[in-house]
Amino acid sequence: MPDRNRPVIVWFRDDLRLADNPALYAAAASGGPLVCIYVYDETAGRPLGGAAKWWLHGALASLDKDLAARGGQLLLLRGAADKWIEALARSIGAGGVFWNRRYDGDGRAADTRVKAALKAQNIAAESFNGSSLHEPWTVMNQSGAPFRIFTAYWRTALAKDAPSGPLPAPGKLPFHPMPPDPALPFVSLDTLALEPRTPDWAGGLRAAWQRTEEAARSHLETFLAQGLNGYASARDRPDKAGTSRLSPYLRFGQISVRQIWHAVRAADAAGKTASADCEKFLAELGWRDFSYSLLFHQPDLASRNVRSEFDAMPWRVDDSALHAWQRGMTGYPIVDAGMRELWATGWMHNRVRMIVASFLTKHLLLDWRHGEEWFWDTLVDADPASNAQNWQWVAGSGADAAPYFRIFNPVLQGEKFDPDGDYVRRWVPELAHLPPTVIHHPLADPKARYPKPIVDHGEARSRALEASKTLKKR
DNA sequence: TTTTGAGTTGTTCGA
DNA sequence: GTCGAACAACTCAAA
Repeated sequence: MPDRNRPVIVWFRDDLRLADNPALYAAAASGGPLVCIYVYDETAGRPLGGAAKWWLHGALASLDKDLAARGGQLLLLRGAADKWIEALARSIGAGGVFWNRRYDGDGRAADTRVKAALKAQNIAAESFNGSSLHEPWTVMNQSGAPFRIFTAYWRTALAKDAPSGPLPAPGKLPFHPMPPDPALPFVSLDTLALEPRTPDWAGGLRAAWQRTEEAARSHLETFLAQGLNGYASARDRPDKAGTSRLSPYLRFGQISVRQIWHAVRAADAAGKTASADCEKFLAELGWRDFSYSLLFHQPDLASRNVRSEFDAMPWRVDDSALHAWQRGMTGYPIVDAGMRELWATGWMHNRVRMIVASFLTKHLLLDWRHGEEWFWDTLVDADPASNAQNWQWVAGSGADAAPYFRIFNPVLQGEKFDPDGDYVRRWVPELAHLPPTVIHHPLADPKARYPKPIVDHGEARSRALEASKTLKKR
């Protein structure tokens, strides 16, 4: 434990919250005056996508405001974390640096370098679990290897001790007065230029989201009160508000998975919600942890097939088809509605994510990495583990993946999960005049100013099945 | 040790 | 219209 009189640095990363923040909590408990920082590091790792940068701006502004209410501030540094964390710590004579762990390869490598640099200066570095239910290395099968099947993984995780209860947000905090040090690359939030200017494409995102910790809590409260009951089936309806919409808050840590876990458990115990709904939602949190476990054990999850036989998949190269998919001009209404929702709001309903991903990888036979990259750039919740894992899952190349013959029929999916066509009507206004009986079959109306399907479903399905059959079995 | 059964999210075909 | 089978291969744990 560091010297109580020396300042303690809290290094915020994907944990931009005050409540249930183990690193912040421990730093506050250490008694030293706090220095809260965020390092915007473009020198290492995969650059954030456009939508994620937009979200990050709001999340940083919100955290700064919340710290200011307690008499402090969030300092921003721009540059290589391993260089400037140590430089800052030396500059202020810090007794320690506290942070919550991350699980992507680049992040872990950076943290290792920072830890080494601090150790060389005899400065304590303490890390905590702030973003998973269980650490990825603690949920293993009986032979000590990581799980490759979700159900077995989750059964084992559930049998472990429940994640500890969420920590309270600290009240008034002692902050270290920060004299400006010209040797350090402090920047203002606006200087980082995380939000788009010319052109400003973020209008739809602003209309859809509040990027604050308070909004995260409010989303959770609303979901517990209105969404959790009936979740198991309502979650599949993109025309309804049946999902929690917590994903971007979780991505940037404005709410913690443990806060959600305990809130849902409490709702279950109160008996007002069917246990099946609670279990189903908790399993979604389980998939998030499972994805982190997969990423931890395979850091190149976003670029390398988990099932290596997919390296031989005869993906097509077709830029115009890819472009049509990206812009929501495939001629399949449910696919186009999803892609346009994504473009407009930075988010897409989960059921529709599966449909558009299946369409890209099976109907268009385009490499899942194209989809992963597009989502990385356009999703406000773009997460290094979940995004990669879910794309591989749909493509069939991933852990516990969908079988090759599971090819969504976009018309049937539309009719089943958007039965009145309201979702399509909202995002594909060209089709808004069509009645529910035909809205998922746009060909039925020759007057619609809307593209013809870029592939025939039956032919595309056969092509995808043939392509899968060429793969050598391991 | 070996065997067996089950495993997030489907679709199509033919009886 | 309804219903069951077929569509792989592999992982994991229980028997």
